[in-house]
Amino acid sequence: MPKEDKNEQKALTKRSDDFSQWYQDVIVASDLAENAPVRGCMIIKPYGYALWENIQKEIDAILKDMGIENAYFPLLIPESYFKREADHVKGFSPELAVVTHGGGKKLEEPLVIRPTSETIIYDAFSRWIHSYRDLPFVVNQWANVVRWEMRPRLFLRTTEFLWQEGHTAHATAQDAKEYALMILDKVYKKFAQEYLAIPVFTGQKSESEKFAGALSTYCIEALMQDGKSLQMGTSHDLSDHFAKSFHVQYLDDSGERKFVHQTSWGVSTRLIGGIIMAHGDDKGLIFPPKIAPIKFVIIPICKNADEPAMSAAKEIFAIVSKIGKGKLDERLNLRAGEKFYEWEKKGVPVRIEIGPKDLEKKSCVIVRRDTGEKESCPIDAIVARIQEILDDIQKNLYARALEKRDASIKIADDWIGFTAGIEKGGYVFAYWCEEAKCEEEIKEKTKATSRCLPFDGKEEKGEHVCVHCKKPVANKKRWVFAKAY
RNA sequence: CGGAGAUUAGCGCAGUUGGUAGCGCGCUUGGUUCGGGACCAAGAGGUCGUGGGUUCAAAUCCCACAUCUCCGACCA
Repeated sequence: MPKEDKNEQKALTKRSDDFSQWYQDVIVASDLAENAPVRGCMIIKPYGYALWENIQKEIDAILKDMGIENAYFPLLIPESYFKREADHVKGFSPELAVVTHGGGKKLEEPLVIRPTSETIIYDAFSRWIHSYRDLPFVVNQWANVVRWEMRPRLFLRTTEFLWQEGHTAHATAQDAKEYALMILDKVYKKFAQEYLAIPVFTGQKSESEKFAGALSTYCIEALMQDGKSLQMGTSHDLSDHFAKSFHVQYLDDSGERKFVHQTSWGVSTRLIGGIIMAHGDDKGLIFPPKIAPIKFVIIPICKNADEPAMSAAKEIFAIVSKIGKGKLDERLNLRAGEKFYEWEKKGVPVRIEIGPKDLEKKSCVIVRRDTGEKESCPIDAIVARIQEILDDIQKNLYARALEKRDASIKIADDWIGFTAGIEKGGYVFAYWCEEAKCEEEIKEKTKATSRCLPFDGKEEKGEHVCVHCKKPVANKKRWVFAKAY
């Protein structure tokens, strides 16, 4: 068999040929996860879980810095709890998994496997909160949830997924709204941009896109390389909707009994799907250094374990490990080339090669994953240089993603411009009447939906009409539209 | 829930006049290789999705069922 054919077999599907297939190929080839025996469920493999642990660690640190504590609530929730909040039950009923039997007997009341924990947490809040002095009340939990989705996709929409969900109670509507916005900006936007190197729009969801039971939903939205948008996190202003259903009340400083105003907010393993699709290339994953499970890999070029290149590699590994978690690939049964491909697929930001030729010069070869650039670096300068390159990759990935995102933005003032813009992929900014029926029609015609009303949108003077139905709109800001995951 | 496809070794697959299963990758052992996906030799590995039926004989023909995957509508 000719060599080219063999490599062809090992190569990933190209993004330009079939993005969806590329996505699945990358996940399997990089050893992040695989499908489980049960439809829609995934096995997160050690490399994928290490990534999730890093995400978790950083977000958890940000939350803890804000004084937010973790707790854990049960997986099983009495079915009746879901029925207490009308919009909530309506929104979640179709996707609930329900336990009807336990210990060989039919249960008196079926138990819902949590799709989200508002109901059971606020039931606890109703017992825990008594006074305005208890507010704001804030708790976070890291947990798994189950939603019986019709169309699962690894990381993006799995039946069971991992997430954090924060829940708060406040004295006033204003406090709750401010808190929901603060979390979106100071936690989710910050994390997406500074750690994941993914630029996001922050904004408010339309009525039809908001969380079941919320007054308003705020979100971060990011562009994937196929031109679709991914909702990467949400923060909900729940107003007093759940407080009224679950009787979460407090006495204010004048002794008056009042309902609390609440928020809930979450990010999930979907973030991993976002990282893959925002940064990956035809060679595989590219991880931002700040959350990469392995920040650098050292590959000694040698035949036997007792060669100088191996001992030099070990020494370098020891000193570079000060920077963070790395990997020394000591395997002697694989050739260097195969190792290069493997770690590229896995998205390791920096590769260090050390062989006889380098040893003569007291240097080593450094290759960065984002650009593929190779350079020779003196061994005694290596720690500083690797750190510099990691920082630069982090910046470059963000800059690259931002450029793609901004290049995808189209301004549309009429229907022809709108459809042409959506057709090209990416974001279209347009005025919209905000009516559900109009949004449905837009979706039917173009497959695009409103992603959000961005917070940093500019107000434009003059009279504006809806890009689809041409009704006059009161809003002076444009909505962001895109096809979405 | 619609449409399509699949189910045979760990993975990817082949297997029609019906006769009890094979290839590639991977794995194990030995040897030669080793700066971008090496090669040779030997070896291990299978209730052919489930249940029925036809037949002397079924991976193969017939019936039923189950599950999974992909593409759409639904959603973090």
